[in-house]
Amino acid sequence: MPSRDFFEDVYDVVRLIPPGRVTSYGAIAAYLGSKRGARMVGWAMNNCHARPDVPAQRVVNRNGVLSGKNFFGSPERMQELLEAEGIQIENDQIVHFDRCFWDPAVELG
DNA sequence: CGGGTGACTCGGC
DNA sequence: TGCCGAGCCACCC
Repeated sequence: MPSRDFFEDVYDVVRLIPPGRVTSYGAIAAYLGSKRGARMVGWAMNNCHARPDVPAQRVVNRNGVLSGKNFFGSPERMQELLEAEGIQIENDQIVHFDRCFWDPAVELG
């Protein structure tokens, strides 16, 4: 059930990510039907500044690296937000990423 | 209307 | 084992 905009679809999924969990751009893209649309998801997140209720910190790349940390208020903001949710981060990378991973295709469908 | 862009991903060397 | 190149699609200028 696609929304009016691709962006809103992305935001809807991101908002459903439980605290303490994370997912990847590719996982969201795959859930929305665009297997190779990870870049679009990332770009949608670039506009997340217009959506304060979107926990963008819970979206990382497939390696669990905080690739988008530089787009937050400060480069350390993303890590702080994730650590506040109980996620361990080391060298800009999520520890036990596979354990915290939240796949929308599995959890939602 | 066409081209450039991007917080990605995969496959090949 | 790690880097490089190509594919991908929606949006802005």
